[in-house]
Amino acid sequence: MILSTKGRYGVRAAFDLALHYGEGPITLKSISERQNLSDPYLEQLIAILRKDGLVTSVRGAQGGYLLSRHPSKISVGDILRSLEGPMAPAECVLDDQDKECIKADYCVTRILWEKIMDSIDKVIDSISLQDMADDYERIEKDYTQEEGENVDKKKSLC
Amino acid sequence: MILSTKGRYGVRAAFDLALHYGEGPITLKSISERQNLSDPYLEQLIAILRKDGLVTSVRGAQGGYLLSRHPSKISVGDILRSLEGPMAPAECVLDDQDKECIKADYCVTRILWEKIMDSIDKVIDSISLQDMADDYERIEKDYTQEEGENVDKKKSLC
DNA sequence: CTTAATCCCGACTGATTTAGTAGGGATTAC
DNA sequence: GTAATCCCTACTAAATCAGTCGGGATTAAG
Repeated sequence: MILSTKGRYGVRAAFDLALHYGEGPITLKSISERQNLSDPYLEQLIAILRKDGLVTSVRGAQGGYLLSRHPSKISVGDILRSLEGPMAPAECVLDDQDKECIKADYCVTRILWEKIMDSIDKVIDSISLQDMADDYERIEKDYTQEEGENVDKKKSLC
Repeated sequence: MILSTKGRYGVRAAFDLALHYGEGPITLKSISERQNLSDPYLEQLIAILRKDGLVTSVRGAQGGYLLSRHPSKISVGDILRSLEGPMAPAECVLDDQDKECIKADYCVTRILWEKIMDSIDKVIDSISLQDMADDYERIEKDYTQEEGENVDKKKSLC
């Protein structure tokens, strides 16, 4: 049940934008460098976020991307659902008449999928990009300073 | 983020076994008929559950499958993790040194994935097959009696 | 002892999704 | 005018999904 890179990279990109919120347009290239992502690929992901109104773009030289709202008003859930679709474990819990289960609202399995979806939504909607940025300021910065260049090559970022 | 059919069908099969717990070996064929699943495919899924010790088999004529423990002692999480692997949104939260994130335990993104995984685990581990069977006895049976043959062909089971 | 009902196992496959790459077009600050 | 950007479409290799297929092993029942 691993999320695809879309959702994972997308969260990292959005988190990066949150860290630089208020600094004007951030270029795709700087995001992909800091986050270690292929930039043509990241471009596609940001395009989705833009279509969903989570990110705004400024074209031309000195252009770049910005979060369209304050980071405290954008949740990780907004980003994940935009890129991955609804966090439904099964199609039957989607708001789509055709995808509805034959047994409709008295289906035990459906109740299960709904409980799972609700619990995922609850967590991801309760965490904003601002929360992540705050956590970063609190814990991550200290470490990165004292860290040398001796990173284990087998390991990657998440 | 839709679960694969493995997990979804597997839960239905396990639920079916829970409903017939105590009735001796249940044949694959009867499960696949009741649950409307292809039986060679279901066979593969049950093989996984068997290898993970959740289901026991009895070979030969009059054989079939049984839950290896009382339905109240098997959670939906046991079934799902057996078939789908750990409910981790990213590899870095797995207990595997090599898959660990470079930034290890001070990575903000990792904390996020962990929170999501924990919340999924909490729900799926809190629901046992017995719980599902009980729900079924309570709500589903009433409906199926009064229901006619007029099912919407576009819809399926979940 | 034969037979039918079962489970058991590995190989194969078409369709879809994933995780990108490639290449060029449009826009704008300088 | 030009360099730095974002914007868009098309392509692709590899992996995964969702099965199918065919035969082998085991055992209860007659």
